[in-house]
This record gives sequence, C-alpha cells and structure tokens, in this order.
Amino acid sequence: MAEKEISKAVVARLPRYYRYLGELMEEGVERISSNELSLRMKVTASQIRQDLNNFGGFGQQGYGYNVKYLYAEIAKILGIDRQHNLIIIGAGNLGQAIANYANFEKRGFLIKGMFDVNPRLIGLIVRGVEIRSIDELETFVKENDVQIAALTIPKTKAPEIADRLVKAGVKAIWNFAHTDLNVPEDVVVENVHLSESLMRLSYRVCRIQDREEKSREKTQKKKKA
Amino acid sequence: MAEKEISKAVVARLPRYYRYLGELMEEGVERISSNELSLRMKVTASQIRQDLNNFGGFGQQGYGYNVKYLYAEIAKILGIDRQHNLIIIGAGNLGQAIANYANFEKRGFLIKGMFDVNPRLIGLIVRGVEIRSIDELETFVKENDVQIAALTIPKTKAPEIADRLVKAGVKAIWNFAHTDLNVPEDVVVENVHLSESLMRLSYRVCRIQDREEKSREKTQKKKKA
DNA sequence: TAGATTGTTAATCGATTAACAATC
DNA sequence: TAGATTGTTAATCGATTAACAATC
Repeated sequence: MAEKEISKAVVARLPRYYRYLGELMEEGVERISSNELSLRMKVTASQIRQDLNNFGGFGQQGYGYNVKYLYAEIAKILGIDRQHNLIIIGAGNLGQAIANYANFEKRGFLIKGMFDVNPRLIGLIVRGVEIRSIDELETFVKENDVQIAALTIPKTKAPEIADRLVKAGVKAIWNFAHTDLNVPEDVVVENVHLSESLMRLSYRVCRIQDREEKSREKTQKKKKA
Repeated sequence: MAEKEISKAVVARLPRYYRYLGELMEEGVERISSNELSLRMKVTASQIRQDLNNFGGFGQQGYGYNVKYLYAEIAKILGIDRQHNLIIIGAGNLGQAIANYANFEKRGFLIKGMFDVNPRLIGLIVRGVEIRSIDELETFVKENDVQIAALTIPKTKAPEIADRLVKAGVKAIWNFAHTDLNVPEDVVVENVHLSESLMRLSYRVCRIQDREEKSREKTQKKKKA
C-alpha cells in the first residue's frame, strides 16, 4: 500500500485542469471526454487520462468525465476543499495585491494577518486584515494556527524571516523574495521568482527577433543577387 | 547550420544560474567549477555542464568557469543586455508592484507606461511613470516601440486586451490574468498564474499533513497493542 | 608534467504518447 | 447490442546522469 509518489509535472498540471473544468461548469457543460478537453487545453488526451489515473478512475467508459464530479475531486486532491490559514509578510504592493485577490478565500485560503516593518503601514487595514508589526509574528502564528506564509519582502531579509516562520511552526512558505530558502524537509517552499519569469520571456522574445532579422537578411541577399 | 532548438527546461534554469553567478560576484569569487556550483545550487554538476554547453564552451579544462565572464554570457543569452520597452496594463496593486521593482531597469526592462480603465488612477504617477487611459493604448505602443506588455487585469478583460496589444505590434505578453491567451505564433506569452502556484503549494502541504497524521495513527496503534 | 576540470558521448531514467482491451 | 471512451500497458521520446577522453 506504499503511496506512489506523484511526479511534479503531473501536480503542476492539476490546477490548470481545475481551471478549465471550472470554465466548463460555468458554460453549463455536464460531461466531457478526454478528447474534447484535450482540444480545448492543447494537450494530448492520453496525457489527461494518464494524469487523472494517478489519483483514481474518475471517468466512465463510453461516457467521459462528469465535469462537476471531476472538478470536486481535483479540489480534494489539491487540498483546496480544506481551510488554510495564511499570513502575508511584507505589506507592500505585492503583499496587498495578494491580500486583495478575492478568489483565494473561495479556495479555502484565509488571510489571517499581514506583517511589515514599516511603522507607517502598521495598523492599516487591508481588506479587513490589519497590518501588524513583525515583532508579533511568532505569537500570532501560534495563536492563529497559521500554516502558510506568503513572503513578499526583499531578499536580504527573507532567509531570517523564513527561519523565524519555520521555528514558529509554519508549514509552507510562498516565496516571492528573489532568493532560495533553506528549510527543513517537512516544510514546503513554493517559489514565485518574477524576475526569472521575465528573463525567460526575454529569451523567447529575442529568439523571435533574431529569427526575423535573419529572414530579413536573406531577402536582402536575394534582392542583391 | 540549423540552430538546434534549446529545450524549455534548460531555458527555465538559466535565470537561476544567472542569479547564483551574481551572488558569487558579490562575494568576490572569481572562478567556480561546475562541481562547486552544483553543491550551492543543489543540482548535478553534469546538468550544469550540459546546460551551458547548449550555448557554447564557456569554461576551461582544469580551471572551471570565470564567474564574471559566464555571468555576462548568460545575460547575452537571455537578452537582458538589450533594452526592452515595457508597458503595464492594469495599475492595481500587482501592476504597481511590478512598476516599483527597481531591478527590472538594471536588466534592461524599461517601463514606458501604465494603463488602466479606472478614471481615479489615470493621471497618477508611479515611479515616474504616468498612468494613462486604456484608450491611448494603440497610439502609445506604436510611438514608443513597446515590445512587452505586462497584463495585470481581470481575466474577463484579458483576451480582448491581448488582441489589441498584438494588433498594435506588441511582441510579448507577461500574463498575470487567470486565463490562457491565444496569440499568433510569433508572439510570446509567459504566464504567471499565481492561483495555480498557490494550489501546488496546497497540494504539497496536504501531502505532508496526511503523512504526519498517518504516522501519528501508527504510534497510536502501537500504544494500544 | 601532473592534476583538475571541462566538453561530450553513452547509459539510464522518467515522462509522454500510442495503442488497445476492458467496459459502460 | 453497437458505439464510445476510459483505464492501462507498451513503445517512444526526451531529459538527466554517469563516465571519460580531451585539454588547460
């Protein structure tokens, strides 16, 4: 009965399935075959079936998948049917952007508090959540059963705060700081490195620009010849 | 001379190499072997050498890699030695967070303008950049040679704006809207789906929680026995 | 030269796709 | 029952790791 470890690639795709199923529900679609879904999502039907079968047989031969049912099942797998208490460290624009994103609460992510070092921010209320001094961090985490901390602070402070969070009992860090964090293996870190994302974009734009330039040069040559 | 296509996985790792090399430079380290770097980055030395050799031989046998040189070479590969003109569509918290991130300018990303539909935001200046009405979008893109647009708007408006951007000549979209975009193949889309990132985090936290619960049950059973 | 470390080829591993029997 | 579509096994493809000859 040893739980087979699910590959990272599969898990990474689940939220996208979830999103498409949500859209289908909104459209009033009741059932969908892996083939139809594959056309919408631009992946292979085979991959969809393989991915889902890592977690169980959610479909029915000759019928396909019941949209509502599959949607609920994926929610369970992702754990967004449970409640997660969350805090945000760093009440700058990025921290506030996260606090203001309403849909998180629908998915079970409850923002319990925000923290900052800036005295001008402390005491302010963002979306019903008070910004507190970072000094209160440990007490607050323990008293409010906080599992997840979003880290939207400069990279210089991130490792120290990460340590404090782990010691206080936080189980997961959603890391927006531009640095990697070292945590014990029973603590989860999910990185969102925006600058790296932008560099990947830059790489791809440049490749296209270069290609276009090259094809222009070719036409130039042809004209001369 | 057919340029071999570099795999997505390799490109995805480049910015991380770049970041670590930057840190090494700050520490005053002049050279580094693939093995030393592999220990720092927690990847295999083999992978580092393979990755880099996709773009050329940047090292020297018996010596390793010159940090400064490799740093500069990766910058060239990623195209962050060139200038990219960027606009931000959506001047909410997320848009302002991006505008305020100073380091982007160091990497050649120049924020030319911000756009919003909210009349109360239009006219405001964020980090020296004026927030404009979305009506001015097309004119502005053409007059300012804008290549990249960051899309920090609700998913309902995203496809329409994406179309307008493409028609106006934008070559890349940094998409923060919670939806996929359809664009011609010579236009690049880099997605940052924060909600999906948070769901992946949720999945991993739940697995750890479940595991801990199970091991607690086991000890419970042992006690009874 | 001897030692170190790359660049590169070969071996392994894992993920994706194809195929089809099972079954609704 | 016939048709459709899953669940699952097998085949393929690609990415990672290991090994080592080349070379500084």
